[in-house]
Amino acid sequence: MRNAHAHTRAEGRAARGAALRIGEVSRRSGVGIEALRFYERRGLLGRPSRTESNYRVYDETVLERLDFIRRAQAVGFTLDEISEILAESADGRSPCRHVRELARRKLEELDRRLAELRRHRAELARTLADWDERGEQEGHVCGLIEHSTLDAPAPEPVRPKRTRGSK
Amino acid sequence: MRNAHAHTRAEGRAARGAALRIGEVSRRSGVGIEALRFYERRGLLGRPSRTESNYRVYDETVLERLDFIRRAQAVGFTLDEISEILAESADGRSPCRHVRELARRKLEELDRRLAELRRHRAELARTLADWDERGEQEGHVCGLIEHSTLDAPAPEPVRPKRTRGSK
DNA sequence: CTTGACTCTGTAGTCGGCTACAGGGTCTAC
DNA sequence: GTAGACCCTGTAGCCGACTACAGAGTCAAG
Repeated sequence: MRNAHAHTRAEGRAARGAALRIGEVSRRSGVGIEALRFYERRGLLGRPSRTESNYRVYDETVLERLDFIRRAQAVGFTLDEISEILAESADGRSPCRHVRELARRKLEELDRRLAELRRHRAELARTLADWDERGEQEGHVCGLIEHSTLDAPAPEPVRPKRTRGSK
Repeated sequence: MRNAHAHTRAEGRAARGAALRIGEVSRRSGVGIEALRFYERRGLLGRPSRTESNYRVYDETVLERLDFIRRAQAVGFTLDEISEILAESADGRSPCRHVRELARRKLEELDRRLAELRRHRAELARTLADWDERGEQEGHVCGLIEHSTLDAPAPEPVRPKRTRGSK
């Protein structure tokens, strides 16, 4: 009734009681099965109980937890940070202070990252404009970047530094 | 004379003529030795000539090229894109049209990325503020993300999508 | 003739967040 | 009794841009 072709044996049992198996959790949360197992390994989901045949059995609170994970990711926390937070709160300790601290640092990082991106955007836009003016001659890469206009690219080794984003 | 403790046999030969060896290129460009070899494998530097003992020998134009690479990276091109551009221009073909196209797309991508980051920043800032108001009680992760305030985190699998940046 | 700075090749590891197998077992509807 | 949907474990691969190392050769100065 919920999803047309999702009425195997699964649905009857798990309609809206408690026991969910991994596939259902995946369907309901949008998190892939492999990702769920991966989260478990990473300590983000604890160990779910098992059926006799060793299938994972979740209760519905896992959906909230996954939601939390997604939201936390969306604002830029890494899985490691998230699992730290979750571990702390599972311990009874309030992760407040810690989380707050993390969040503040994240915010700063985000600001730095934003500033950087804005700079890049500006540079790129300028290059393109610049380039619409003069023709297509000159410079073996037609002036894309190579004549000045731009600031010196700093002698540091340009490292990746991934910043997480939803999507 | 240029750098205090950089006056091994190296410097004498390469003071400001032509033949540079990899270590000097690295020092002068700020690009690590391993990175230089890596670029070569990736087709960004062509194959330099060699001494009898098989040492790479560069001439000074490599420094410009490295500069170009860095600038291109800084505005968001990947190494693959850069090597494509370089290959084209080495071929005599002007990579203009292509580069322009790439640049336009990069710009769009950058804009998307910026918008995304701004959203994240806003969310995070809101969460923090929100959270300064009410006390430290409630919600097992003290309300960090889990109660509403924020928009739904979309059911898509949150994928990395790295965007390059200098630093 | 040794020391030590430099170079070479080739392979493997890093980060983060997954995804994709391979090679099984389980369960149930037909 | 069998097809096929589901589940298990464990390992390997992916992206991007490097970095790190092992094990060897080269070269000039003391």
